Amino acid sequence: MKPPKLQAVRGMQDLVGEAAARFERVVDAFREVGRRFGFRRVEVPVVEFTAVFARTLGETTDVVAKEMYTFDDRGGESLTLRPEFTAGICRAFVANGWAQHVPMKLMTHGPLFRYERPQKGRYRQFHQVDAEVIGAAEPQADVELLALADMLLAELGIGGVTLQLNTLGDAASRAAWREALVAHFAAHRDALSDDSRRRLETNPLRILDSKDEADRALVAEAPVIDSFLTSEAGAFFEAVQRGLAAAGVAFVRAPRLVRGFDYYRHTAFEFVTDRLGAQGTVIGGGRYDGLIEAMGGPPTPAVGWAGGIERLMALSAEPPPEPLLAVIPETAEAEPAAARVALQLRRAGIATDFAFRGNQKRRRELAARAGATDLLFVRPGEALELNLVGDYPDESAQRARAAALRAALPEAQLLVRGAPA
RNA sequence: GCGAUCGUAGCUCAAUCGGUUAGAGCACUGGUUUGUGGUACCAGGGGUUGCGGGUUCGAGUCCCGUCGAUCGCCCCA
Repeated sequence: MKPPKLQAVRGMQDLVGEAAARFERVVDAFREVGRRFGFRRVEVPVVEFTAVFARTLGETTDVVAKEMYTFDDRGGESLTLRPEFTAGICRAFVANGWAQHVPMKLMTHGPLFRYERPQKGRYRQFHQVDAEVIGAAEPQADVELLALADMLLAELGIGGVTLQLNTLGDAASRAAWREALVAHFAAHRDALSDDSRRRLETNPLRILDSKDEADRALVAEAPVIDSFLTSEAGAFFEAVQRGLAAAGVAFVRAPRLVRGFDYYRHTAFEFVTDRLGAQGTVIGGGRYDGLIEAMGGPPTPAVGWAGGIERLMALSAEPPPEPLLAVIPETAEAEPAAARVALQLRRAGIATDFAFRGNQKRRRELAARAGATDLLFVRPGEALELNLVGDYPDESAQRARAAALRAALPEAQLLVRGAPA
């Protein structure tokens, strides 16, 4: 029935109306909280040379091994659609010498691509909001970033999400821990699931969040990072936790939390929920102090996180209705006057709906469907009649709205109905 | 890549045990009515039941294949 060519590519979606509005709301809230914290917008390409991701994320991570959208361009260069933000931002940082601007507080959002089977809260083209602090080694940078994420969730009315916090230690701590984990799991190799036996070779830390029953029993006995932390790493983690407490950001210690990419050091965290099926992570991130140096830049400490816009959309509360005024000509003769009034309102900054066609009755229907909170009727040679029909919280809100509209139409005669005088 | 479930109008769905011409709401189009808080009335257009094959007197319904979707595994935002 539908020609196959007109179908969207698997895992990529078209959004209008309610869904598009929710998407926009997440981005708006993100921009707003970012502004409060002094983050600046950064724009980086959607496509990078494949090596940018392959080298920085870790060759054995699943994203690199099997999930990248990689292709050769006409010059034979291997390019990849970005599967995450951090690698591209760091590449830009090194390539452009942004070290001179350090510390940088950067924010961005946009599409990412991962070749996976789509399911709830998970798409091949998905979108993230992303915040990074580059060039700050202080634990307060971690704290501020977490407070930003916490505020974003609050702004969107998202509850039931908990911040799970862990440290992966510095390079020495992490290496020692990893070695101990390999030894522990290798000793119980026979009891491990097939998947985890494979992980033992490729990415042993990932065994820690296996969903397999038998694995979980072994994971419960596995060594914890704490005994391997250097004193510096331990002190840093302490400082982050104290800072969060002082900032009033609630968290739980998750001693077995690890992250998917190889570049994380020290702080690692996820905001998780049980409301998204198998995909519990809404926002995830951590510190990646060695990454920029490893890419060939100057030694530069950094922290960051990314949040899935589709997941935030799914969790966010119903957005409050925006005020919208519909201008409705009573008759065909009133049409030019009504168009003038609509334009005047728009110049004054009032969101105004003005239907392209239809009689008065039809336009009332269209206005209702457009979500109009107010109707303004225009008749030739008579006063404009304003009808406040939306659900206003109280009378003072209605009065304020009426006053704002009167101010937008200073020389017009306005008859207000449906509102207290 | 693997598994489970599901594909009927633009959307959401109905159709008894396999049985006559596949229905309804919303949306759309035309008209009637109406001085005003999404809600009146009449009519109309719109379907090879995802696609291909099979079983049967007869398939939207059963079987096989295929494509797609959803959810899960893996992994992650």
